[in-house]
Amino acid sequence: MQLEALHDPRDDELVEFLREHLRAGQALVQVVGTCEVSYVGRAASFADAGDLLVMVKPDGSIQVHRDRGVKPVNWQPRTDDLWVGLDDGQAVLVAERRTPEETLRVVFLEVALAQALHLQEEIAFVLRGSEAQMQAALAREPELIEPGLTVLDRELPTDVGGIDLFARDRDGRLVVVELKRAKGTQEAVHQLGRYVTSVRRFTGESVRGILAAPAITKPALAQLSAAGLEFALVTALPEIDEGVDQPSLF
Amino acid sequence: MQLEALHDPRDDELVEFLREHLRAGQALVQVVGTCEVSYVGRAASFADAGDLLVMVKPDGSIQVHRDRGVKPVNWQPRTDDLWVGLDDGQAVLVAERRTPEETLRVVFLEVALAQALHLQEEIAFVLRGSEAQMQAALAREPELIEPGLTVLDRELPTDVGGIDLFARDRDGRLVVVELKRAKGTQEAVHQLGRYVTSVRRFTGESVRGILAAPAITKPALAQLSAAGLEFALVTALPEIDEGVDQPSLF
DNA sequence: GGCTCTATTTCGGAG
DNA sequence: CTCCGAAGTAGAGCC
Repeated sequence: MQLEALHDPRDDELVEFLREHLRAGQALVQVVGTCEVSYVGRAASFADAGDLLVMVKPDGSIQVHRDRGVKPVNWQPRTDDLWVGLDDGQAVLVAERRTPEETLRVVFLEVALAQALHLQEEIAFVLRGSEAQMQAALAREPELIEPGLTVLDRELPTDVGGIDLFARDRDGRLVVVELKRAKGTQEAVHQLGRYVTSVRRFTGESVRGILAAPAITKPALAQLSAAGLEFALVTALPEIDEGVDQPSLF
Repeated sequence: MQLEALHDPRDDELVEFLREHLRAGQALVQVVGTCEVSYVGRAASFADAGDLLVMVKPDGSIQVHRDRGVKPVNWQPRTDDLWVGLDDGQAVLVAERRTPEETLRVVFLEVALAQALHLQEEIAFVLRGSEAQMQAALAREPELIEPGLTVLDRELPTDVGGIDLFARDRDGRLVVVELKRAKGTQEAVHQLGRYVTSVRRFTGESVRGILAAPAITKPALAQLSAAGLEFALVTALPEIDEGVDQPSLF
């Protein structure tokens, strides 16, 4: 972990500092001060002079933060070309990107701080409770959806998209299961409806549709019933039962 | 613009620094160093020891950044309870939130820098090219979608969601227009299809459906045609024509 | 508060 | 590369 900082730099000092640390592509660089920011690309935006924090990461991603909100006021997820220089006596940062073609431009009017940080130790990150994990868990234990359910397939492709879980119930009827890691919405019900219709047409069999989620909105539930579909309560973050319900190895 | 910084602080110094600057709720606080981060709430995650930048804004939003990507590796959009203290000799930050119930916990293992910034001047921000603006523009000039179109309504609610633009064509047929500020996808086609079906059932009239977007994916176009729906090319960011086509005042 | 929808969505994965 | 869909989506607007 190294860091270098520059306080109240002159414009030319700032330019030199930025060039040095951005060139290498190793440092996370921040600039804090009064800036003007403009963006042209997928949309266009302009931010008048104001106090901002500009962060440029070693991978070329840029974000411009104001003093509230988790979302930057301006950003660029990736940069193909980074330019720093003096324009009309002001330090300017221009970040360009192809595909999509877009440009972010920051004019530094009065800078209080510029600093370069090196975050070296990469972090190992694990997430639990994604829809993919939920799907794996339910494929392993379809009983959690309904007793007697047998999973035939996961991510089964149809003409209208992939079915999360395709199964057969205790009575031998085909079942389409749509999973949501959060609250089930009308959108999810429509999705499920499309799959059910598609499978019905393809197989000619009678097909059940189940929306499996930890919760469901009221309108979605109404629509679900109206369409003759069903809801199953499943949790995205099941308690980690320390083998309590697991069959013993002996 | 004021700022205060603390280099290589001891754990107790860090705690004091954080308490002082977070308490006031005026400063944007950053901590850079080796941390462990865990989150439990809508999902659960754990990040092993690694170099991170933690940013707490005056509004209580928190984001934990690694050295790549525009998205934080962990975050909290809002915080109802912020706690800083020593746990087992380590400086710890705990951010809790109700609705949804979630907790972000950062353990500071080895801190290189803690700093507090005051971004005072609020920024004035304007964006051009949003879907809302596109909708307003097309409501004003429906000719851009199709000659002879008359807009009846915007954001017209149906049982399956709001119709962006509801109109009548030169032949008196009802038209449902679905807008996308970017490339039209299969999802947009499904959405349009639902609206058309709903309006057809509700009015008993024959109804056209138009997906208006600056582009469309190939599969979406195929699906659109198959469903008897149409595509209209409109731009989210029209060139600013300096009155060239405007009728003169005289 | 619940619900819906947009977003310069970002990000990752599959074809 | 395109296309699709999930996301701890965030955030705004409406009811």
